[in-house]
Amino acid sequence: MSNSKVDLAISLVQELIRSGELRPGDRLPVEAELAAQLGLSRNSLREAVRAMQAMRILEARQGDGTYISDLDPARMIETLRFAVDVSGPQAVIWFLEIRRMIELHIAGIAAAKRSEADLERLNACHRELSQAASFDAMMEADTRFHVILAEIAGNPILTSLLELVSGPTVRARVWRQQDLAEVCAEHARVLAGIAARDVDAAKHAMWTHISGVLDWVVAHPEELETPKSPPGSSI
Amino acid sequence: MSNSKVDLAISLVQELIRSGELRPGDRLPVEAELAAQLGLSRNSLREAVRAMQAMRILEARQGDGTYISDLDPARMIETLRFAVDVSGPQAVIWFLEIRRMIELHIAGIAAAKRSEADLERLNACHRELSQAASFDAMMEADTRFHVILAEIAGNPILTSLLELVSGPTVRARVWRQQDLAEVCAEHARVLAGIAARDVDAAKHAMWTHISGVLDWVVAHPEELETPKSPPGSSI
DNA sequence: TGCGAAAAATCATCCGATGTTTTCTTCCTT
DNA sequence: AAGGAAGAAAACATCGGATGATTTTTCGCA
Repeated sequence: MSNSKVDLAISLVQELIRSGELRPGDRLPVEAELAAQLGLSRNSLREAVRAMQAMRILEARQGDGTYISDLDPARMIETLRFAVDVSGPQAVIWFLEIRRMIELHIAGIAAAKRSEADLERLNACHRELSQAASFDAMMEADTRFHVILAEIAGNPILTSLLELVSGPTVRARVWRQQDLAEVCAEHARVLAGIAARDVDAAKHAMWTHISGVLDWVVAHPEELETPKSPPGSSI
Repeated sequence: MSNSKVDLAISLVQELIRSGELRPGDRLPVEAELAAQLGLSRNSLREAVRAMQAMRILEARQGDGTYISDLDPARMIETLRFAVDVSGPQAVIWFLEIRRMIELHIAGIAAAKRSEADLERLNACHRELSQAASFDAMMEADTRFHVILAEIAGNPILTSLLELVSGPTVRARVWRQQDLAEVCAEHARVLAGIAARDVDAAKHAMWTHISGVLDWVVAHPEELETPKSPPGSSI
């Protein structure tokens, strides 16, 4: 890709992991030694290590050493949080479309395989939403309802993806336009479908739920502008 | 999160972008000046910049300057390629489940809104697959068929996600177990559904197509071990 | 044996200097 | 005056060494 020494070092270490020579939890040689092995200075090596830390590939602990992370895909997906947060109005719509697809998929699976304990968790969460006192509490309970559904579906990477596209920034941009009573009613319909193990009903209710948000966003794109700070903020 | 100066600097620059004070294409102050503004050394600032380069947030050009990237979500998603490639067998199954969900969604949309030109592109790609001479050519034509469908659906972020979970490594691990003739026949059924604008038929054919792969993987997880290099490789 | 202090190991940060690439300026030629 | 080439300037890339901070290990002492 690039021919800088730092990028080369990143590629080399990644290849060592890909090939299995370095495995999760393994410790890297100390900075000086690894830099010598890779043929670059400690400063440049540190840049490479720092970049891989940002991507959750490595973990450096002062006084201890630098280790290969557990390479958990779900955790690495979270590094895209910033990308989602700074996306423009058009991308928000695309994210919402993806969210609708995921939620539809999840609702169907949850209706088919939910346990009694799952159902009780959902009910408790639904009660909390209906009694939420603050805006933040509402948003938290709403988010948790959907995360519980995702967990029932049993694909942690999909859960992580859903949390990504349902992130607080995207959600906050939209939520202020919502009516709590209506959101509660829609959740109740989803819940009813899942309680009855009615896959089609759960999916239909979820589709309606997310589409309500999506349709509003499509109709009011100007409300989605990335929030700007007033001039004069400190660096 | 962390209290290191480098991580602080990353958060500060990200916040400047989030707030709109720095926008795509903007140029950052020169290293020395920005380091002074943020209260750290040039080396530490360089680590922060390098980390954001890895995340496709910044672009540094020697002799010119450092700029905010276009912040295209699709490009930033590609930084997860490594995460997908090093995932273990269980994660491959999870990725395939996500791929099936996406492909199902895409097939339905493509059947509904494809143009005549779209159909011709798909037909051409299908012909190439059926005539592919090498393993690489087969894999390329197969991948392109699915990417064309994704592009018809019209959500570039979803296209990028599909390319991520359908990446060459995951695919190569699975493809060697496939029968070209059968893959061709399955593509043909998807194509027929799309040509007829039959949403249900296209989705059903696609579901069968991906499920064949998924079912095989679930039945033979041991074949999915991350490829290991023999001991003795350099470094 | 148990505990605390000293020592070692390791990453974090800083400084200054030099190399490389790109861009801008200037001046010469036509 | 236009064009271009040589030089100067600006900016990132890399390097080596030095110092600080944190964790781990060692070792002596009670």
